[in-house]
Amino acid sequence: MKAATIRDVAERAQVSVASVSRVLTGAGIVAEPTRLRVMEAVEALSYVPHSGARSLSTSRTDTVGVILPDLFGEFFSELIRGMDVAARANGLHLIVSSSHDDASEAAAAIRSMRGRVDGLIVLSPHLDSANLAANLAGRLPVLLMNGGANDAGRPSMIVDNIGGAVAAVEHLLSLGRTRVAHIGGPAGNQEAREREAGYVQAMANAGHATQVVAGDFTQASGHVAATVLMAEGVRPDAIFAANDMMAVGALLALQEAGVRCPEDVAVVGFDDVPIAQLVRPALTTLRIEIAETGRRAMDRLVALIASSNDPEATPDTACETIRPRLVVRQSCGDINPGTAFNGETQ
Amino acid sequence: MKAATIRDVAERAQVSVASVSRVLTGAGIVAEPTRLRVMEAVEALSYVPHSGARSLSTSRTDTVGVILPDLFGEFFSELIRGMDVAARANGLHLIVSSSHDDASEAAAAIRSMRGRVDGLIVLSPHLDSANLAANLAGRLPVLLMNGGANDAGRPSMIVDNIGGAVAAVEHLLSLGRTRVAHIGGPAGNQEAREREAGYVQAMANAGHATQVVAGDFTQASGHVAATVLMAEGVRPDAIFAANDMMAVGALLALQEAGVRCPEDVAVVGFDDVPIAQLVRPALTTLRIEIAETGRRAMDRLVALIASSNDPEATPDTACETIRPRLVVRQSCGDINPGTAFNGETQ
DNA sequence: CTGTTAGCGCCTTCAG
DNA sequence: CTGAAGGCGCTAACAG
Repeated sequence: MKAATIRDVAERAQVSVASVSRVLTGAGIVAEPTRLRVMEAVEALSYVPHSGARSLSTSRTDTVGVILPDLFGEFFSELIRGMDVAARANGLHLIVSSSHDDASEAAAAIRSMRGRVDGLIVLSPHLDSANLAANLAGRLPVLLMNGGANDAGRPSMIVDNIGGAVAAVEHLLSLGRTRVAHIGGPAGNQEAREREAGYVQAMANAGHATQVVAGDFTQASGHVAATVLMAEGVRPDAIFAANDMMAVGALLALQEAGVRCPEDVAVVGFDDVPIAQLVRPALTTLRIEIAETGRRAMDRLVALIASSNDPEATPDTACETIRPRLVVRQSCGDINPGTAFNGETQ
Repeated sequence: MKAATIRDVAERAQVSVASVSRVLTGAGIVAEPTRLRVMEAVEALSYVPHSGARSLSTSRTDTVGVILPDLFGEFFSELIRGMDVAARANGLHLIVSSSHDDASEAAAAIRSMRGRVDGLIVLSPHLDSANLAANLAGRLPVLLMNGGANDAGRPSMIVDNIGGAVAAVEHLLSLGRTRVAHIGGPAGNQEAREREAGYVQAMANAGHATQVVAGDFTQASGHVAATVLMAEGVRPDAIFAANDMMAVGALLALQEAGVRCPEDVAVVGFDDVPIAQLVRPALTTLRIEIAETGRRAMDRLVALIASSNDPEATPDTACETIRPRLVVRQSCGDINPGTAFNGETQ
């Protein structure tokens, strides 16, 4: 009951394996009658080429890998969805590897991809894994999305976290808020660091004092942080959270504390995950077209792979910057509640 | 600049490829000195076995595939997350293949997995793909999660949709609601069909008339459906949606229509996706431990794979039933708002 | 304990 | 246009 091999097909079709291969790969010319005989045999045996064997001789796998730290939350889900769409559009399989807490684990994951993928997209908040990615993967095309600026000179995509954070704070200040507090992301996370830096910078520019509470990107931590902030002597009149999930947690904490949002405290998040427009008040945030970014990343990887097979291709070493866009919703005092699903310009 | 092969390592370590293989696979006995020499060479060349080649000779890939219709929404994200956890716990890679609109596409996806995976988890709402899964994959271990009862006799997991729907409706009726409307899922979806059947059955039992509006599992469709319902002459006093996303859409529609929830209209969803407890009013729903279900499914697949290699193993042909549990929250008139993140028993 | 040698299933020159 | 043969990188007997 074993799966049929190319030889079985050849035998049944009374041709050589070479001809079968030609028919199946579309390479080389085959006479119509033989082609039909082969197809018939393929059909009858419900033969499917063994991709492992094929990749061994072609040194292509038609598969790309995605290394990411976590599979939690909507951000990564959305990102993967975008990548998946682009991958399938290019006839590629997607293999994901997540939950890499530290650089060495991520490195191991990268290594284990060898022979399994034609290229890699690496999202690793671990600072030096940029090097690891490059070194360990041999000459494998790699697109970096580490959220660090150290990716320069290597194909990569980064989010303008500082610019986004500045925009968030300036918007709050323009609304007349002055005591803007920040809920930060996990220690060691480059993106979180940049968002905080942007916050500090914007507040300093305006001559306001800063107030930061640590979080870890989870909704629970946002809840705790906001609760702490509401217990302060001088209560902030706005909260800028380093990501949406924490902002949502904060929103709920405010509600529980009987603090009105946006009247008493305005809230701004970061990412614009799908849930941001579903909570009430709907969350003002910095939109990253997450799925679109994933799609774009995959497209670039595909291009990288293509050019790695083409000797005379100019190597892509661009570090593309994603600029988040401020989306004002109720949590910031927007009058219009926004419809639930399609009332916004995409 | 090509990646090192086992021969390069053997050469550098002054041993045969067999010894290198032994060291790396851990099989067979190797003298310590040789082992060290090999390790040194591996290190120096930063050698990593080529998984394609390995799988060709071992006929194992250490990879499992997941076929699913869609990557949209929290349900599948959560499910995949659970599977990923279990997969990595078993040292397996995960390859996902989504967006299969019809049975033939799903079948193609399954076929393209040959030689790429050791086993498959198939979630396909297309009725007859159960057969396809079995036929096309050769003797590949497959775990079905088609949401259909036709999976009996084959390793599978299904959700007790009817039981869940009945529980939902009975709860609403016990609250004194009598005009319970239903927002159904997409036509042709087995699970949606069962949930509707459960609704109809429970209403009939209680001697109430039924009222069904079609949806397609998206939030937008729930929004539309609820809007339609609110425009009816005799407005329902409760809505049971076939999944959470539609329930959330309905919640927002009610809000926009100025209808109070739960006072005027109670709402119940299905699935308990993470967002269910974040919306306000928090959504009453039928909880499926989604990630846990994914984990469980993967564990079963792993067992299937193991027993498929063991000639004298009793084949697992169980059809496991997941029984959703009613979780009462605000949208149904629960007094306690529930804390945002950990106030519930998990 | 270690080296030699077949394949695993497929693609791809290279002759015919 | 088609068939024969080598090799992709690795593992697994089988001899030494």
